[in-house]
Amino acid sequence: MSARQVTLAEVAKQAGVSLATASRVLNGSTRQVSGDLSDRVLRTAEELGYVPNASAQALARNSSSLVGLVVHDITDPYFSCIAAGVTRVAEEAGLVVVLGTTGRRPEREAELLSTLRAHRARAVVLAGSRTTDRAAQSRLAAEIDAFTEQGGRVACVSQAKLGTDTVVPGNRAGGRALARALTELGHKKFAVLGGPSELVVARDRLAGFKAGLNDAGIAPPVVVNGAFTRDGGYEAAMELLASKSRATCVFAVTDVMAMGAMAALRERGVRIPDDMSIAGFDDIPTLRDTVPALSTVRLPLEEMGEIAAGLVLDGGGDEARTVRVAGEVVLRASTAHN
Amino acid sequence: MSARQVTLAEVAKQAGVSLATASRVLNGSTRQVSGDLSDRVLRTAEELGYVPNASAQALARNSSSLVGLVVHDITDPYFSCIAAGVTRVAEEAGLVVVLGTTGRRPEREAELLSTLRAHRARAVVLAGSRTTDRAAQSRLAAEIDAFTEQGGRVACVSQAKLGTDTVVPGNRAGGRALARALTELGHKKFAVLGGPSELVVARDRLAGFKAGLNDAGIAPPVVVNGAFTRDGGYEAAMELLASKSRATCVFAVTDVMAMGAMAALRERGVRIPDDMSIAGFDDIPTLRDTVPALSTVRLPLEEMGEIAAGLVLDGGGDEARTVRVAGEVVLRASTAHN
DNA sequence: GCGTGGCGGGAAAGCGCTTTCCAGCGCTGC
DNA sequence: GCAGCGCTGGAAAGCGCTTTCCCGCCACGC
Repeated sequence: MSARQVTLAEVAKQAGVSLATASRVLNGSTRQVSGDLSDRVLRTAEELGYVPNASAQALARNSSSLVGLVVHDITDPYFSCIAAGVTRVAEEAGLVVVLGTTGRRPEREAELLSTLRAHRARAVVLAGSRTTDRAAQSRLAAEIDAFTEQGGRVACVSQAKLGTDTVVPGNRAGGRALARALTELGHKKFAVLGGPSELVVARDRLAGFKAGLNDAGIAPPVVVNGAFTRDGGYEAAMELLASKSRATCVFAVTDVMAMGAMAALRERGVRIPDDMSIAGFDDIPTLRDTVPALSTVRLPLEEMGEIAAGLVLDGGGDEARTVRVAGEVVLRASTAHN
Repeated sequence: MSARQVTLAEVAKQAGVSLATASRVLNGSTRQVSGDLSDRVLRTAEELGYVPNASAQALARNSSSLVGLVVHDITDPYFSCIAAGVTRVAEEAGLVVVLGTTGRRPEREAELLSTLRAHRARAVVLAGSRTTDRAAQSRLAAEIDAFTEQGGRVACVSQAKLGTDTVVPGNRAGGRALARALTELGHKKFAVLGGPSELVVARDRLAGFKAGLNDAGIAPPVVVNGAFTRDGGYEAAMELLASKSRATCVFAVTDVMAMGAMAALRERGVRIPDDMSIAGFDDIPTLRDTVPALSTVRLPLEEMGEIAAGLVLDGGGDEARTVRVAGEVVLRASTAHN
């Protein structure tokens, strides 16, 4: 086993041409190669089953065909949708995506970036949410600098990081619009299941929601914080229930959290939407089919991944670009008139 | 911008040692290096922000730190769970996972494998399902050979491919056990929402299910085939409904299909489980929280990913190993007595 | 005293490519 | 008729690392 790999040199020799010529034929260069030599090379490469050594190419060209993708948790539909968008674009561009997962540990983000830098990835999209953790942020910023310094591009999804391309969803606007829509249903008392307080995404959505309530002259909501996960939503909802809040409508800052919250409500015999309306944010596909279907703010997640990948792969200018994508309020069966 | 990357040579020079010494210090070799030299190298590496060039290392060592992961669709919870398991193990081993998606096109699998081979990935886990498509299969087999030939290891999830390590779920046994459990609920007439007929996974589950019905002396089910997706399940269910079948219980060979099917049933006013019981297969996490919760055969998906990654990374012998994981029938609210 | 080993350090030969530079050659233009 | 040009092919110099080999040094043992 372990028969050595066919090298360019072997192909060249077999075809009776120089290394340079073989290289030019097999990996499009600006230079022309005459038809018959070219044919011969192509044919022997085929016969020998030649596959170029990507590491060697990367080394010689000083650039690789790797694109990094950093997410917190690939099982979270929010991230897997974005991942699908990113991989689609990357694969179309003939690139290969390397997936890094942080498990929501802020320091992992910087570590992964460093690894990606070691691999001379040509670009990376960071889909993890920004935290307000000072230390982790500055370490990350340093890594981002080092990465771009080295010629790589980085784009962030859902977090405005200085100096990088960004696709930012209308978190604040979405939260606000949702609040308005919900107040129009007649609700007067709201609760919010917020994410960890250091997550900027969570804060923005919450801030927008509060602003929306304020627009409608409604009192600020009760806020219960929980982890950005299904279980976080479950626990936050339990806590809310225990607090004897009089809210008739609850906004979970994430669909995934809403899912956990709904489970908690059901478990406690709270009927949705009869006893309590609930809305989320993201519009992850699986929750469109649940009963009741979840009201939410739709974000074009796959498209966001595509945009991010596009930003990071199209060469781009020196200016950091920002693409805003709007969230669209979708009221479904989980919210009722009050 | 694009300040050149710090190289080992620069570190060595700055620290006043030879390239060899620097290399030995920074990338553990069998050779010893005296304490003070070692310190000096470490310190200057730190100061200069040295990060080894992974491509160069791969080239010099003739082995990379890449692990491939091939799935059909990363947004499908089935695959994203497996992916989570694989990445966890890989990252713990200090490796980097490259994610390839086939979009369910059989030929992409071979293409991706070839790309992975170009990158000299040290291993790859194939989570796509095996088809009976002759051409694609033999092309894939050739790529697998080439890959292992070159020293890489490959493991498959859920498909026994000759000569590779495999983790195979008890598809047949699971289907059979499920059939038994459902007949015990009193159902007599069954329908199956099968996957595309060329998918081996789908066929195995179906075959097991039929065997289970047979065990109980029940007539074979009506089978409607559909795509292995939510929409496939939706359409298959619609077709089933249109066929005026008298089935009181339907088995979707995949949870994801069951999800679509439930949506279809609901849309047609069929109450679950009162009018129709439904069960799936896989036990994807999101469907545990739906109403009604889906009866299914639980597969430890993340664990399967971990096992596959483990098989492929632990060196392993020459023998192809097979790890069987059992499915466990979990009856929930979507199935009722009849 | 000198030969033997063992050990830490460095020089240098690759790893498989890309790309620059040069050589040769057939043309064109004056 | 010849300088000059454009074009194709090849030799060879890297790319940044690992690893083999060799050398000098020291501690021993006889």
